[in-house]
Amino acid sequence: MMGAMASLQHSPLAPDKPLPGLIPGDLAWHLGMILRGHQTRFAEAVEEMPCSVRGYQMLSTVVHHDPANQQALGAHLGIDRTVLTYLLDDLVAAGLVERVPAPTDRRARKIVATKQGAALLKRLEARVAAAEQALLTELDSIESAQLARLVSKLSMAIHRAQPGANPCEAMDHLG
Amino acid sequence: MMGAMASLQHSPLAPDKPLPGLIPGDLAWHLGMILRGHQTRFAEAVEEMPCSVRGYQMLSTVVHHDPANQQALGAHLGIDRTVLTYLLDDLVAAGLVERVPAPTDRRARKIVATKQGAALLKRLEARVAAAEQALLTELDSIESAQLARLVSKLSMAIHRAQPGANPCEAMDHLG
DNA sequence: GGAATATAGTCTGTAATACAACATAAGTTT
DNA sequence: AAACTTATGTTGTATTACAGACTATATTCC
Repeated sequence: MMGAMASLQHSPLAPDKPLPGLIPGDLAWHLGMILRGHQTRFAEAVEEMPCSVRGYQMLSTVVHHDPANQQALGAHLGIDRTVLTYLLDDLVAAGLVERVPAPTDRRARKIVATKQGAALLKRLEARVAAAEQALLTELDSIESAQLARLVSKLSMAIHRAQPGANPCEAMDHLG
Repeated sequence: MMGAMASLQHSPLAPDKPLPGLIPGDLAWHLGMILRGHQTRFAEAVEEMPCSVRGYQMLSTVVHHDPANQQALGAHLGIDRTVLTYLLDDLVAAGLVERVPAPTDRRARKIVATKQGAALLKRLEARVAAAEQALLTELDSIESAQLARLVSKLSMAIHRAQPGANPCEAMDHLG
């Protein structure tokens, strides 16, 4: 639709550069653009959820990765522990998760989804998946798969390369 | 390096899912991870620059896209106009850009790089390009090119699809 | 031409947010 | 058991985004 008409004046890049040679810094611009577009749709998809996107991500992480404690959860999502405290307060208040004493370590709390939490997550996952598909609309299925593969591979690599600045650091504690 | 050894316990995904089938919401997680890793390296690369990454992006946009006025600049980068005012104040104070009256519209200011600004940008671009390459280290050159292509294509598509929520809206005024 | 309206930029105040610093309880080491 | 570390929670502070008001200039419509 409306593909290569006109002169692509609005392109942030020189129209027909083959792309491996982006202006330095453009990668961040494109990533930011995609992430912003994604966040917009994502937030809309999960508007029922307290704390919006992060609420969804916390609940999803709890259900799918079963982190051993709050710290592992926060580290996975890059959320500071002091921030996590009040984000979780909201989810608890909404009855979506509970803080239960961790069996192996009485200092720690394990976050578990309630029945309602699991149900809400299941319901929202369909909406989120649809939002992600909508975002990728302009890519064909091969491109989407390629992008998913590359993005996954790269994020793993980044995780391994700089564990300090990186939420995945504590992934080893997960599950 | 260290590829498929062990069980990939730290992976946020089921170890051997073929990736097109991510958990709903994982795309955002991976994108966020990449962007965060990028920002870390990026910020380090441009530490000389006032306002850090955004300072660099503003200066880069001014030089490479020559936006007609502040609004176009801010829209391109997704920066609110009231915020842009004081970010630009910093760049002006550092002698990197100037606000000159726009020739066609006396309400507007055109942002132009000073000699020092252009020189600093040139110097930092090498560092930023190196940082981006370092980020992509784990991808081979074909994969990097693929990623750049897909990311560019997708960000353009997003721009076209939702102009409202999107910084590119005002790209038409640029250049 | 001139009133009404729209737009570019700035300034001010407010609300959200992250984070540092401290506090507490429980595990670990020596 | 004394000293140290870790997991979480609490409080205060600084940053940051953004809404709203304001000025100056453009544009539109009569």
